[in-house]
Amino acid sequence: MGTEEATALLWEGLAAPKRGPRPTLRLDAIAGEGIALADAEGIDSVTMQRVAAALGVTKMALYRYVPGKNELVALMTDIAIGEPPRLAEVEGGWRPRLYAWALRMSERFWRHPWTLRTTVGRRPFGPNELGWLEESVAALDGTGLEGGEKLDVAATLSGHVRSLVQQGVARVSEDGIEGRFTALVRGREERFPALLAAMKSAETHDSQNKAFEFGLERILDGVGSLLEQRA
Amino acid sequence: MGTEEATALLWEGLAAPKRGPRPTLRLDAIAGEGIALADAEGIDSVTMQRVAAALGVTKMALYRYVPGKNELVALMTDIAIGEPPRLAEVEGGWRPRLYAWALRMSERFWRHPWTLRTTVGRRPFGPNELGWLEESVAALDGTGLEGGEKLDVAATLSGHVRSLVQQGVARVSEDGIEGRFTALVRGREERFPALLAAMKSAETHDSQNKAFEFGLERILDGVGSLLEQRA
DNA sequence: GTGAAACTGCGTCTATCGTACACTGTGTCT
DNA sequence: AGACACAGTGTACGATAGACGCAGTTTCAC
Repeated sequence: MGTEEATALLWEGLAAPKRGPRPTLRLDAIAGEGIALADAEGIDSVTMQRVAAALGVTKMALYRYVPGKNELVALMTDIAIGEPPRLAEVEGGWRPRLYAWALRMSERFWRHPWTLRTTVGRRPFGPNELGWLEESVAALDGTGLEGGEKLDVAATLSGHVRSLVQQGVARVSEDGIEGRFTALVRGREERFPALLAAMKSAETHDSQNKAFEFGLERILDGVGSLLEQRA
Repeated sequence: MGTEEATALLWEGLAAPKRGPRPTLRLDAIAGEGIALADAEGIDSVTMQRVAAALGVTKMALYRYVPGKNELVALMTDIAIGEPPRLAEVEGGWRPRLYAWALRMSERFWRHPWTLRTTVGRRPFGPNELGWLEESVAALDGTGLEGGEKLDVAATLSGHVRSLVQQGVARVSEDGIEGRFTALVRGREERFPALLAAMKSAETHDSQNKAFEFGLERILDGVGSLLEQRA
């Protein structure tokens, strides 16, 4: 499995050739077309065939730029995630910074929901994905947390963002606000009583943003109470 | 896309035929073989061909039991996740219950890491997956949280479990403790200083369980402090 | 200049995948 | 007994990722 090639492609890019015909394509154009396709029709619609067709080229031409499809998707993913925000400019210490981090991260996921799928499991990390992690860890500098703890907070935060965006995307793509989810519970009230009650009471006020922010505040509260306890 | 068929299969199972030859297979045996295959060689190795071969049958025979591969995977997923724990027996209120919930959930994901992939994005929910959600929401009964808030806490918790298991699985399947992850940061210290420092200080003490529990405690702390604040 | 070398994009081919469909055999109900 | 419903199989199709060889193009060394 070409994880080394993918890593090289993500970090070093494509070595410019010194001889031979001028390349018709550019790596970022290929990735860009793949991203556009994934945004419009989902990640499953991204095939070498279709990406190549969008660029006016045969699919085999792509293999001059990319070792294989996995590597292309990895590249698309890192580009779609984009550069991390510069949190050093955010005033107010760790909490506003982490808050801003989570907000912008969720924004990226919303813009390219398919990255939720392509960033699951073992995979090569690109510079941008690692950069986002760096920023979240750096936001905790000066709090007195140990290194491992910082990583843990970052993981928890990232998990929350992913989870809520995913849930939000699923909810939007349903028919109406309730959707299939509620339909399942209905008629089985005796089996999922707590769930039904919670959804009933949530129907009125629950917007997706509220859900996201609520969990986020809980996590940050938890970090805060640990810090106070140690001070 | 056959989401209705998948839902029917997950919730109602297979209607027993009244005429014709006896079926050679059973639905749970098919799903079980798929699960075994996914556990051993990963979800990508699960093809109709291989599942059928493991059962001593042609691949087309499976379509007498399952509408298609998506539905089979959905079924495998719900079975692999398994029945939710009965948290009502756990003493001590919402906190120990949610703690137990997270622990057992993570155990399930560890046992079948491929379910992390198959439970992403829009999909039909099975009774077990919904049952786990029910249990986590029910654990918050009596806390005074609103319905929407309960759902939010459940989502945050589930996100944490998924995130940390995923990270743990990735870490285990690396070479050694550090793995490719650290290798990337090394030689680029100027680009990821906070990350490098955190990983360095984490090298000594950080076990996967600690990471998981740390984030979990933070989330529960956050919920706790909200409850206290309202009391 | 000129030829060798390097590189491009294309056409062809293969293996594998999910699945549609027709067919034969088998068990049960009328 | 016969009709009917269902079982598993074999064959076929379209789509996929990718290997490989080829012909044309550009640049470098001489």
